[in-house]
Amino acid sequence: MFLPTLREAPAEAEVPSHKLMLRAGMIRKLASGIYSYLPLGLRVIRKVERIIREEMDRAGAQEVLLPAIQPRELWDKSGRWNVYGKELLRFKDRHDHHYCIAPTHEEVITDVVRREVRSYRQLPLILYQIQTKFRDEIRPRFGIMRGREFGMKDAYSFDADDEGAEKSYQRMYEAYCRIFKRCGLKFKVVEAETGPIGGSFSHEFMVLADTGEDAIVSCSECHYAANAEKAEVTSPDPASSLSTPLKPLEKVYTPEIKAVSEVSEFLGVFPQELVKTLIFQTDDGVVAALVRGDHEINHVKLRNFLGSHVLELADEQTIVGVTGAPVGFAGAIGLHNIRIIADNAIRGMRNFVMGANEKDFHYINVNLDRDFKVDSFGDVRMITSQDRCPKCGGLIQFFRGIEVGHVFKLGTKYSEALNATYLDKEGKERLLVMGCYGIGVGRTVAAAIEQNHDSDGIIFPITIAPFQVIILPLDMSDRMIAETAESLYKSLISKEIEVLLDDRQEWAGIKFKDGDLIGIPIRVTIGRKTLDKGSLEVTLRSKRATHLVKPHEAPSFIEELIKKEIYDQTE
RNA sequence: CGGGACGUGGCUCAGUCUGGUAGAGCACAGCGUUCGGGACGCUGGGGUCGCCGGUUCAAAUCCGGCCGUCCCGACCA
Repeated sequence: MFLPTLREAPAEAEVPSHKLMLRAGMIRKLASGIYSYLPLGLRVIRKVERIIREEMDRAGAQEVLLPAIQPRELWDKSGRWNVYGKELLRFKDRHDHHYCIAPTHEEVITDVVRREVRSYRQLPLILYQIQTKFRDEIRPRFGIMRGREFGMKDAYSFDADDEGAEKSYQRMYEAYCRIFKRCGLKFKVVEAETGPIGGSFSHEFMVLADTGEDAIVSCSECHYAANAEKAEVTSPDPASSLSTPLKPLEKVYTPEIKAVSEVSEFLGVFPQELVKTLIFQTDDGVVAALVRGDHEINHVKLRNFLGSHVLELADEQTIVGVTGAPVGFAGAIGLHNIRIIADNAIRGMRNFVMGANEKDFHYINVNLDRDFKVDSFGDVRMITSQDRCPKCGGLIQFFRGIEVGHVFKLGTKYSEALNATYLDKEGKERLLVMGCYGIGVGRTVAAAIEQNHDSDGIIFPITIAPFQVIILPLDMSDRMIAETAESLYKSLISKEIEVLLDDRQEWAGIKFKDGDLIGIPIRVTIGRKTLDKGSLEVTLRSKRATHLVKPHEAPSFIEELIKKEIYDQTE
């Protein structure tokens, strides 16, 4: 088998899954965010795909395969040629026609379905495909966790009405739970933002891991869980300070003091007594956003609140132009001709600190209305651990997660844009109601490794392991050991057990190390020491528990062990 | 796109400051000893020092440009 393992991790790898996949000879990099899968890696990918196919088919979805290269016209119709941005890789063919490499397949699938589906009798319909997609990520990282080219399963549902769409969504949701459970993952389902895909609501399937790119929150009391950027802040304004009498506004000298931490330290106040003023560039001009010093602005919320496509922190020049001061001294007092948005938490503040729009100066004892006016208040900040659950008021907990699946209820966004309709019972023309459901296949593998490894290597859940069993004959030059290994290999194969025989002329230590590294769940060690006593060793990678077994009993013992492992994992 | 770091044999890295014969460990090939947790000995092969240009008697080393990779940030399924 072509299985080039590495003793040391290449310098480019940062997180455990990336390092281990390289070291275990699963993948190799071709360019930034673009990887080749070697035999071992491909086997794991195929395992995950098989589970996905089984569960999709069971849920009544049918597999198709759609083009990866798509003409611009299709993307113009949905309006996404312009909206999608630089992530969409575009190019021209020899006739100068524009094409893109599909980052997702809503357009084509809707196009296929609208041509073929005429009647409500053909509904509901769920189609899915597993294929390579391309998104020209700003910063690919963590190996195949955030690659540019990546394997993805995407499913699309078409229903006659909202009620039907709801059922399809539910069905996919349940299939997803089964898929990730079968892959041996510990995951959470959270409410999420819909992003450029669009739609009315969505859930993300998050694999819990410290190295996850997403922050998620969940309630300690009820079932509420959400992506941190989605999580609503409903905490009441701390009204206590509102009874404090207003003090007179005062300008203080704060040389070279800019960051919130510097200002609060310099003035001897808490960060929550400061107000940060952030200047943003939007679709229609520059906007100022105010949040409390210890809070963080939530870009998604602010963008939604403003209804703007573009939302970027303004560059230094713009800030100087608008505030008249260098970055770090912006404030709301004296800001004219620009919209001022404030987070709800600002309402409850009295006598706070704010930039003076003048180099090296801040105001203290600033107060709303008296000193400046806010155009509108809203929930535009990130939730914190001090906030309460928006559903039940319980305590909020934070986790890190890797997004492996995302389900969206799309509604009629694409059917409207591409005119995908059917005739109902009354013969009236109506829009198809859609949903879309993605799973990152490679990312699921990376997440599984992120969640299941130790200092020696990967510990694959048996359902997605490249092989279920690895046989290690410690000395291939020993006739009896070699023969015992060969015959065990054959009898396991005949039981349709996936087994790898390490028949290399290598040191025992190397075989053990490689075996641990590539993470095969069950190891059979055949060596002089125990063979002389008439037995083999069967070891579980996960628990390091060893059983001594007679050679002729080994095949059925292993078969039972595999069944038990699969059962334990999916119970 | 902004900030930072890096690019020397397949891998990990030294050498660059202070210009003067291109190195180590691992890996690889051969022979021998060996064979239960990354052995040992001997021998050997392998490098346009990322690319282009400049300075110099002389450049891996100094200067300029470009390319690539990684990290942090902005952004994003």
